Amino acid sequence: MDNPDTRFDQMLSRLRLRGFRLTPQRIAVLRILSASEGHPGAEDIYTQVKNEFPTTSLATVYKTITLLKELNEVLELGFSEGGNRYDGKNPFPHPHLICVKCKKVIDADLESLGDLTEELTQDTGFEILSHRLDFFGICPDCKGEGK
Amino acid sequence: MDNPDTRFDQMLSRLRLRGFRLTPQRIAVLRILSASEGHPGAEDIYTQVKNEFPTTSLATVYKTITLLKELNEVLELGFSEGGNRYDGKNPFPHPHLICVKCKKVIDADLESLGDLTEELTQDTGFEILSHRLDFFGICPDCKGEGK
DNA sequence: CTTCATGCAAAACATTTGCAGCTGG
DNA sequence: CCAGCTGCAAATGTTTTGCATGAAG
Repeated sequence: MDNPDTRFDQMLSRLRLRGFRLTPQRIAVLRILSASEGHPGAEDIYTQVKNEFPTTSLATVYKTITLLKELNEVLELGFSEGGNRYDGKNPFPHPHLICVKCKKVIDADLESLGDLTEELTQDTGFEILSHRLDFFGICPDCKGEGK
Repeated sequence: MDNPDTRFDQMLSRLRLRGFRLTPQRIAVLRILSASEGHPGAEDIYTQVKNEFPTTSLATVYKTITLLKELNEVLELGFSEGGNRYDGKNPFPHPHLICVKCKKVIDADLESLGDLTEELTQDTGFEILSHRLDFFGICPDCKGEGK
């Protein structure tokens, strides 16, 4: 409907620039990460890639994700249960709303975080490099259904 | 030096009140969690408990932690790498400063979080139940040493 | 062509679970 | 006494790794 997938092109050209090979499997992972709204997990990505390239292995998905993390082209949301989730559209730290029922992950930008960071730097002497902010709750959809 | 360990007594009596058995191993885990400043991991707790009760198993440590989580007497900080960490002194969600070099975890209260929560509730329709806020950086100690 | 990526299977971890035997209340 | 806890070992789930084969550039 709107303009071409700029984020996908961006990721592609950055890999090419650094001399990484653009294999079909890799490209498929890039496309999924650059396009998906839903913060997919490794298994989700694997399932989708297999639709296009049935021989793809889960290990290759992980290897591609690892590569993209090193290049700062994907944000990893680590969880101790249920596997990690990935954001390829906006690979910089930003707040998330996570539904504890359906496990949906939604972006939620809050400008005021920068202020907190400066405040903490001054109060504690920490050199703050990054952050992670998640809110857990029940999304409108899940509040509607059932109990 | 100061008054008796109120938090430890609190945890003890809450377990007793609900009819859970106070075994030596369990009590040792409670004491460590109620007293430690450093947000220990399961393995750390296990090591410390074994000093007092050498036959203790790691499984028992995990089982005790699981019990305390269910009773909301400990806060679990889940990480995808390096194992989870636990806060028994303040089991309610609060911000942490995490040193990426020495893995130290320091508490960092910020009042303004409540405002953000309300703002998000209104903007998104999410019913927010909990949150997690961590800042990653380099602590003053680690900035001093080496590079 | 040569190097790098893939795919398989096995390894690595943190955590959980099943179960026989022990023990706190 | 006996329900609930412990300790062992095996299972689990996710992510990583080693290595031979295969394909990108």
